[in-house]
Amino acid sequence: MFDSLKLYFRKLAPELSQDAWNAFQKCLTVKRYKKGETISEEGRVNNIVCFIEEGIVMVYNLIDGKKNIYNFFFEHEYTGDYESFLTRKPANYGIEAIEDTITFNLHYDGLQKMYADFPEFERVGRLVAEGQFLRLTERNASLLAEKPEDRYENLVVAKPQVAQRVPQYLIASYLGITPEALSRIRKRLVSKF
Amino acid sequence: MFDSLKLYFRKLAPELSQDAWNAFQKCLTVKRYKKGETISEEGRVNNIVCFIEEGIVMVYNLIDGKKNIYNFFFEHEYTGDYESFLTRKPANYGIEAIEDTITFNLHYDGLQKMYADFPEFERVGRLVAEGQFLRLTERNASLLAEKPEDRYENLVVAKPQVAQRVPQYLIASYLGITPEALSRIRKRLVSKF
DNA sequence: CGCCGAGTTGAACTGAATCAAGAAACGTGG
DNA sequence: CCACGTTTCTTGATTCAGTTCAACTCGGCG
Repeated sequence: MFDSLKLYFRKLAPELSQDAWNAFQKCLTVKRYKKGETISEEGRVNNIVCFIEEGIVMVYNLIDGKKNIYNFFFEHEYTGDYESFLTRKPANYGIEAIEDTITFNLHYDGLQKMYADFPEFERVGRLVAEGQFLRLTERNASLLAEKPEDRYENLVVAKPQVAQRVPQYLIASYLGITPEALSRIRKRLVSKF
Repeated sequence: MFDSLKLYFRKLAPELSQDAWNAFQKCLTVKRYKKGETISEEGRVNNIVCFIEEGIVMVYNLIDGKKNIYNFFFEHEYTGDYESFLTRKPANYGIEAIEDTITFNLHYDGLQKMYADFPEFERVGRLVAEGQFLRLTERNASLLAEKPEDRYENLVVAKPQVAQRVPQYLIASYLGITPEALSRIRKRLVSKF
C-alpha cells in the first residue's frame, strides 16, 4: 500500500525501527482529489502533511484576488502548509490539485503521537524540516538573484516536469511574472536555437 | 557566560535536561570578529552554527562578483550557512560581520555528539530547522509577491534595526535592487508624509 | 456550431537597471 | 582635532524588461 512512502523513509532515516514504521502507517489516510479540487484551504489551520502518491499539486496564496504560486509538488514528494501545520495558526496558503491526485495524509495529532511514542521519530521530523528548509533556500536564491528569464530557463532544466505538465499561466505565477511575459520569454528562447 | 543563549534554549525546548545543557555548553566556543571580517567562507564546508551575542552579521553569496545578500542577523539570533552545515557540501554562502561581533559557535561534530549522547536533543534540532524554515517562508513570500517598494516599507516596520544599523547599499542588495533604486524609493517615501 | 479558457501578439506605460557625475559621511593618520 | 582620501549616498539621463489593457487565435467540448 504505502510502498513508495516506505521507500522514501528508508532513504531518509534507514535506522527507523519496524515498530515505528508500523505505528506510522496507522496514522495515514488515503485521499483522492479531482483536478482543480482544494486539498487544504487558506484561512483555517492546516492539520495535514500530504505525501503525493500520484498527481500534481500547487501551493498558492491569494493576494488581492490573485493567486501567487509558491510551488508545485509531484509524485513522491510531500507537501502541506507546513507553516500553519507547525504554528497551529490559520493557513496563509491554499493547496489545490492540478491533476487528479492521490495522497497519503498524515494528521497533526498522529504526528505528535509518533513523537511521543517514538522519540527516535523526532529525527525524522528534523530531517523533513531540514529538507524543507533546503528546498526553500534554492527557491529564495532563484527569486533574489535571477531574472525571470533565467528563472524559467533553470526551471525547464531542473524540473522539466513542470514545463510539461503544468499550464503556462500557473508557471508564470510561480516565476513571479504575468502570462504575457512568460509567453514572450518562451518566444525569445525558441528563436535562440 | 552563555546566559542569553540559555534563555533562548529555555524558550525553545523548556524540557531539555540540565545534563544536556551542560554538555552542550562544552561544545561552544566564543569568537570575536571585527567589522568587515569574514566569519564563514564561500566554497568550503561550513562547520559552525553561530549564536550572535553581540553585533550584526550578513549572509550573502557572490554571483558574477556581486554580493547578493540573503539575510541579516542580530544579537540573540543564530546564523550559519545551514545548507552547507547540513549537507556537508561546500558553502554557497559567505558570512561576514557588519559590526564588531561576538558569537558563540557550535561545531558540527559537537552537534552530532549531542544528537548521539542525548537523543532528546534531536528535538532541539527539529525546532531549530523548523524555525529556519518559517523564517525563509516569509522571506519567500516577500520576494515573490511584493514590489521592492513594499518590501522596503515592510522591512522598516518589521525590522527597524536593519534600517538603522545596516548601510543602505547592503539593504538594497537584500531587497534585490540597486542602491540607486533604494535611494529613490526612500525619497518617494519621505515625500509621502 | 458556438463557446470558453489558454496562449499569443501589439502598443503604450512604468519602474528599475545602468552609466556617469557630484555631494555627503566616515575613518585614518598626522 | 583637523585634513584628506575613500566609501556611501544622491541625482540625472537613458535604456530595457515586464505590466497592463486590448484584440485576436487556437483547441477542446458542450
